[in-house]
Parts: sequence; C-alpha cells; structure tokens
Amino acid sequence: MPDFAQVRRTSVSAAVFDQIAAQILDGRLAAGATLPPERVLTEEFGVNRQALREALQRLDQLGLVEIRHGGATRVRDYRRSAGLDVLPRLFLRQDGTIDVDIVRSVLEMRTAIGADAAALSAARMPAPLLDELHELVAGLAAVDGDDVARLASIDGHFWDLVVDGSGNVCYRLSLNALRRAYQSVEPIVDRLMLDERRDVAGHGAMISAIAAGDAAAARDAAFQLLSQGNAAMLRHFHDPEENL
Amino acid sequence: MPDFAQVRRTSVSAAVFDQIAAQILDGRLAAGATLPPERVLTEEFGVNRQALREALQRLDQLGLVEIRHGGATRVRDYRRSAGLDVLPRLFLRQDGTIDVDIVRSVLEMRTAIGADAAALSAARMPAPLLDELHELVAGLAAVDGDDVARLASIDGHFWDLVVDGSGNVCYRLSLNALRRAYQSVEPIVDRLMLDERRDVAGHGAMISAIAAGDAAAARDAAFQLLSQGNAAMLRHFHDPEENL
DNA sequence: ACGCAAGAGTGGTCTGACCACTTGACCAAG
DNA sequence: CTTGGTCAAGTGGTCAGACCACTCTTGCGT
Repeated sequence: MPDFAQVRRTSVSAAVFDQIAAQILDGRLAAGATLPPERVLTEEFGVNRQALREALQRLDQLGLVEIRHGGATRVRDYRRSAGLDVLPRLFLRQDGTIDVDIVRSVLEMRTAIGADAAALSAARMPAPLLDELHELVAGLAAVDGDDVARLASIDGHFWDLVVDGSGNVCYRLSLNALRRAYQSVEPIVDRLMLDERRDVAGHGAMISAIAAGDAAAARDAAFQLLSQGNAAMLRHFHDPEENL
Repeated sequence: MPDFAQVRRTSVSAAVFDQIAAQILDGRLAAGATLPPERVLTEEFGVNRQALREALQRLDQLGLVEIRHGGATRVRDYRRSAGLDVLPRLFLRQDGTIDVDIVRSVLEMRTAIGADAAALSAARMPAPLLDELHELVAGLAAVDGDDVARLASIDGHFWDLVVDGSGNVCYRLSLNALRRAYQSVEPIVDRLMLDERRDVAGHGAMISAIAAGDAAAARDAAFQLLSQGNAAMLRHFHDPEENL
C-alpha cells in the first residue's frame, strides 16, 4: 500500500502570508505594533513587493492587520477584528501542537449552532430535504462500522441538510468555518467522532422530531447526538496537547 | 445644518474587489463559472494587473473564488466555502435594499450565541470582569433614555465582557462578524434596539444569574433580553425590504 | 505657544518582462 | 484502441523599477 503524502505546493506570497499570520496569532507580533515598511519587508523575506503586498492584502481581509495609505501598517487585535476564518490557524499552532481551548470552543459552538439549526428546521425543513435525510439515515445503518471515511461523508451531508433546512445563512457559513478549523487533523477527528457518527438511533430520533415539527425535541436530540463527540474529543485532547 | 455625506475614498483594487464580490453574491456570476483571464479583466476594469490581482487574492481569501496556478480562476459556491465575513455584503445589497432573510439569520445567531455565552460565563466569568459588568449596568441606569450612541456603546461593551467571560474564542470571533453585518445600517439598528439596550432590569437579571453561577437562569435572561430587539427588528424589516 | 508649510516616508499604481503550471491536442509505442 | 509522452498555447505567479497619492513629522514663521 503506497500511502504517500500529498506534495505541498506553496506560492511565495502564501509563504509570506503564513509567516506573518503565525507571528500575529501567537503574539510575537503584538496588537498595535507597526509592521516594517513594505520595501523593508521585501528585503527581509527576499521577495518582490507585489508578492508581499498580496500577502498583506489577505492579512487585511482577514482582520489581522490594518493597512492605511500613507501611514504604517499596524497589527490589529484579532480577537476584536477577525472572524471565524482564523480558526484553523489558532487550532493547529505552527509548532504542530493543538490548542485545547480552541478545541473546546469549536465543540461548544457546533453544539449551540447544531441544536438551534435542528430546532429551526423542525419548523422550516422543506419536504424534499427531509426525504433526503431519511435516505441518509437508512444508508447509515448499512455502512460498515469501521469505514470512517464513509461515515464522515454521510454525517457531513446529514448536517449540511439540517443546516440548509434551517434556512439560516449564518449557520450555513459558520458550519463552513468550523469544519475548516479541524480539517488539518481530520484523521484523528474521524476516529474520535466514530461513535457519534454511527449512532443510527440518535440521527433517527433527530429527524423524527424534525419531521414531526417538534422543535424542542429536535433540539434535545441534536444536543444528545453532538455531546457524544464532544466528550470523546475533550477526553482525548484534555491533557496531552500535542497528540497526533 | 450641513449634513454632508462622508466622502468615500476607495482604492482601485478595492473597487474591483467590490464589483466582483457583488456579482458573485447576487448570483450574476454563478458558482462554477470561470472568470476571464487576469490580462483580460485588466482591460475591462481599466486597471493594472497588480491592482487586479490584489482584488482576486482578497476574493480567494474570502472563499468567493478559487485561484489555481496555470488554470482558470473559478467562482466558488459561497454558501459552501465562505465564512461569516461575507455577511455585510449579503445584508445590504448593492442596490441599497436589505435582505430580510439575512436580518432574521443574524438575529437568530446572535440569540443562540449570546444565550450560550451567558450560560458558559456563569461558570467561567472571572471576578474582575464581573465587577466591570456591575459598573456598566449601574451606568446604564444613569443614561438619558434617548442617548442612542451612549446606549449602543454600553450595551456593546456589556456583551463584549460576557463573551470574553465565556472563554469561548469562537463566540468572540462570531460576535465581531455579526456586528459588522449590520454596521452599514447602524443608525436604524440603534433606534430599533433602543428598548433592549436600555432595559436595566433585563441586563441586571442576567449578570445576577451569572454572578450566582446559575447557567440556566443566565441563558434564560439572555434569551429574554435579546428577544426584545429581535421582535423590534423583524417588525420593522418584515414587509418593506427597502426601509432606510 | 501656535499654525502651517515643506519634506521625508509610507502605501498605491503603473509598466513590461519573464517564470511556473495546467490544459489539451497530437503523436508514438504497446 | 489504449496508454503514455511530447509539445505548444494559455493561465496564473513573480520580478524589476519607476512614479503617484497620502500621512506624518519637523521646523520655520508668526
């Protein structure tokens, strides 16, 4: 079995972006500090000004720096200015360790969003999506219990439909961001989430409540379902921060 | 009385970014479509390639397009790839109208997040922050009931402390994104949120529950408090989408 | 002490060239 | 017919150097 690792193709501007972002997120570049002028950074990184500027533009878009024409580029306080898009870089630090606080935060948020989306979809879920959900759960029961990839796919699709059915765009966008947060450690997550994802009864109870239009029951079922994975994740990441 | 509008000094790359982003978010540029080559876009926009590229890099960072070295730049399905950072542009459409569905989504999410943050902070809130909260509510009672700016400031600070005290980074980052969503219509929001923000009893009940470590009560109090603004906002934006 | 003009320093834009990668057409060997 | 390789055209990526637009500080003049 080959099992090769994917070759990483990194552009110059992306490399610059990564370096600066990492320094801001781990505090080496403090909020309020001014970045050196572009022409100086150009020399330090050994890259062209255009490549450097593309990196800075991305950092600005992310809320990590503030660029002002004529003035200096300053480091912003990402806790006040950034969005969920920085999560992946907070989750997995540059030295390869995992931040437990971020793990907990992500789990709490997915629970709150997931539960509320389930409750909302009890009132709004369109019939076609509901049919798809039933098929998914039926398919879930037929999956080999150890096929982590297939379980991840079905469970992912399951929540996509629930969130879509909730009609809440914010939840839809948040889900994208949260997933990306632990994408870098997908293999571990796939293993830890195994029990939650193959819980046919749990998934079934949830869509039953949604189909019945019982918002409270749907919220409860979602909470129960998600709590399984939360417990498994926290148990694993609690003490050793560097488990990979 | 002058009442002039603020001059918008927009850079070239920002203007290009705005145009493309708007076309993607309102569907004129469909997901999966390929953008013209950079050299062609350069001519159509009448700008330099560097400026154009900076705009494209930002769009990629936002999850609106996918740039591939050697291949064409494609429009992505922002519902699957973007984060909460696109909310401001979904909230206020380019023609100046407001999307009611987005308003509702934002309100639902702020409620879910706010209530959960309150519940979490009941267990985690550090003493210093709690003291600050008490001072804030005391100050709230002393504010002139029509000073919308001051009320907005105090209420904003109030929730900052609650979310900080919850110790959940995701909620902190989400709050940033949600606020930015309706920042463009701040005056209206300030007026509609008036009753919620000057509800001294509601704020007081919430921090009392937090101080007592009663998570369930804190969640309830937060929910009650936030529901006031939700009702006012939905009442106002329900039918006429273009109210300004 | 104050106001303001000038200069230095910063980010913003432009030009034109070349490099690196992807794609598809075409061809040769199996 | 399939497979693999070659090649050329088209795409994004990077580079160089110059100039424009804005901000901030300095120091002069009042």
